[in-house]
Amino acid sequence: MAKTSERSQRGGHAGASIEDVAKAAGVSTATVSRAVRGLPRVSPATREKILRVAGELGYVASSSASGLATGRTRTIGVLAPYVDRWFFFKAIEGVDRELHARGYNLSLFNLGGQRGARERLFSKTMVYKQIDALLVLCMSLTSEEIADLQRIDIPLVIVGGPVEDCPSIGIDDYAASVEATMHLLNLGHREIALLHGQDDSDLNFTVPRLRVDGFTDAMTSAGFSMPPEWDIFGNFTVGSGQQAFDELWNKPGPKPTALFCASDEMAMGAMLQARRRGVRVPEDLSIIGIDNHEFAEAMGLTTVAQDPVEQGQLGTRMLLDELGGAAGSVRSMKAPHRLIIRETTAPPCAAPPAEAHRTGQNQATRKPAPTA
Amino acid sequence: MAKTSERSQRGGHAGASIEDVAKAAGVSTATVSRAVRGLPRVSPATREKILRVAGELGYVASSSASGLATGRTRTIGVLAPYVDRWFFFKAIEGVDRELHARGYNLSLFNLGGQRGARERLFSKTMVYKQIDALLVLCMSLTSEEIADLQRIDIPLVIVGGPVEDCPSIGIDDYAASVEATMHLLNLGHREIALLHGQDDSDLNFTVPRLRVDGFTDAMTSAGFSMPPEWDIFGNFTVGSGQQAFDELWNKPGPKPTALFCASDEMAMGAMLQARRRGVRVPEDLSIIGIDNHEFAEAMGLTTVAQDPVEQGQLGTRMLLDELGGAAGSVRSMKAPHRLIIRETTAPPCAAPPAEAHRTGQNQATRKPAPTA
DNA sequence: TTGAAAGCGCTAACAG
DNA sequence: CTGTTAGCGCTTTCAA
Repeated sequence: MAKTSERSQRGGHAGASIEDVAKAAGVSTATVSRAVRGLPRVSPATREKILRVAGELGYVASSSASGLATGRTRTIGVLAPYVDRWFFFKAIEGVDRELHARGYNLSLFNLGGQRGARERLFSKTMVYKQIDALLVLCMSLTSEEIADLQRIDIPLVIVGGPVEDCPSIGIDDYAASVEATMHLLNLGHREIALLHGQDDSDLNFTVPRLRVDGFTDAMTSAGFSMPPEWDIFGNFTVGSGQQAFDELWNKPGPKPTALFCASDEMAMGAMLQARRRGVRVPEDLSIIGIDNHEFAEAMGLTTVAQDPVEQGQLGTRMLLDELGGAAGSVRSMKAPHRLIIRETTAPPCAAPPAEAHRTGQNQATRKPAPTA
Repeated sequence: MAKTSERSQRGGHAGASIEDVAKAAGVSTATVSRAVRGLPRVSPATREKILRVAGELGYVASSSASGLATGRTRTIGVLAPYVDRWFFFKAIEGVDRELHARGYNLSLFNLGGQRGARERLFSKTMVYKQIDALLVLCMSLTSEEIADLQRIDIPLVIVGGPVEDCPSIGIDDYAASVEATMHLLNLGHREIALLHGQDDSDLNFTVPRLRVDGFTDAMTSAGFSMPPEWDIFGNFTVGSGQQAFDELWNKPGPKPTALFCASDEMAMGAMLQARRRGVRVPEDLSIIGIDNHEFAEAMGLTTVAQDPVEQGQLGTRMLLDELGGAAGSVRSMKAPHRLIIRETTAPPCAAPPAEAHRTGQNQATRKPAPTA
């Protein structure tokens, strides 16, 4: 193999090595190493000279080499089921911000909604020996996966929801749902439909369930309940929100006066579709979501806000602190949420919604729906 | 330092090494290396045994070690000014898909709109010795940065727009703008306002300019022009689209019958704000965007579509092919775009827009605006 | 404050 | 088909 000096001669293909710098500065590689990393035990004069020479030569340490020597890659992995959905790219933004501020790199593993990719990624290329810590976005891990991680002894944190036996960061989804539902209830709504998400790819992840539970419990506590035909499934996308609205409105029978959506994207989809079909929001139908998506303000959507950027940052900070030696830095934590009342919620109109007539369905009754 | 065997004894903290596998399988590390990488020159029997042992031990090669030995990290870097904007996260999705399909990793460098981060990232931690190739999203590189990259000899491609002296992938933004403008013109619009983007952080990136040029040239060719007060600045976000609409509508003087927006996000912002202020779309104002953002269909927005996922994939494929030895694989290429006519564009109404009265401004005149 | 030297775990000739 | 032997470039004792 080409020796360092030879490589330098023929153009420095791979850039200057530590040895090149050492030679040029007339010191040993050990000293260069200390100097460039800002370690003590280097005289000011020597350090300055080394830094200057290193600069001239455009020296940058090889991450592979130092990774091999130290056992650290200075890279943390982010595992995400999607990257093109609001919560996810926002959280990634937060992670990245924190990471680069501390000189770490971010390695992104996106499942892209594919179930198959998961195992392959997890056990092979991915985790092992490539990253110092792992941050998982809104996914449960199997106990086997957790065991793997523990065996390799790399810090782990979940961002975006609770996972049993794992430290995690996220809002209190149950409480958020309760608040959203109470808002509707306080406005006088009794006939409330539910649009809840169920994600295909995230095996048994609890967030969707928590949001449904919060809704159901709040309704029950208030003495109301929802007819089963008002329980609509979506998958957290705008498109599914649109479909859900159609599904709901095409059904025979009375119409709800309000719609609780487990995410803003679904809420916006429903809202857009309602508008398109001449159902006025909030006069004929109040709509509330959860998240405070970028578009929520522009669309005037009432919602329960959360801040994924902050959650991503917090999770990253914990991981980094843990790596920095502060054992116990990684622990579960609740992120704040808050109700933001905008223009899509209002008291139910005394008059039956115009649309109920237009679609030829029975008009919504104003008494509580029969208990299931 | 702890020897391999010792580490294994005390729990295998860092996982099994190639030597552990070799020992357990009764072969040399060289053979293990060949076997696990699927290289030839290993007998079926040996290979099978090694694979079995490796599996039992949970062996995964250290990326640092093999990176050091081969000079390849099997990681490609993605440099993005933002990660929370449509084009960007979509492109990243595409890059990731292609990368993981080929066993490569994705290292994300997000500038997060910060100008300062740029230099630090680029010259230090980042590029050098960490990645085998670089894919840049919608940013120009300085000639110095390009020179750096060439010196290190790592393949580079820009996705999302043309950059001088760099291979790049993107739609023909100029043509896309012309088509959008022609659509408006063909509908009979003459009084067209322009909402164009100018991004603070992307020094002299050409895409915004191309889109403006396309509009201007199409107008000019058709014999029309736009009064300067209808030329509004935005920054590609929904919020700026809203502001832009207000700015436009609050101005004294006639109102345009159509609005050309350099991106869907701005178009949607303008649309939402128009609706809020009682300006009907498309009756009072036609709106067209560029991109075909996720929400565009749900909102019925007419636009010129492009597919960032595909562009990301294509760029990645080129990079990987180049790394695979196929020199010349990375080259500039135009991605397709197409006009999608939906519900926000229509011929201008004969009657003056209702809003023109409501806001107490002069109603729009129907003759072409005076040439600038 | 500095240097010598021994690895880190893997790959890549080169023999056999 | 398999093993031996050098490194890859950096970090880290341990001495000096």
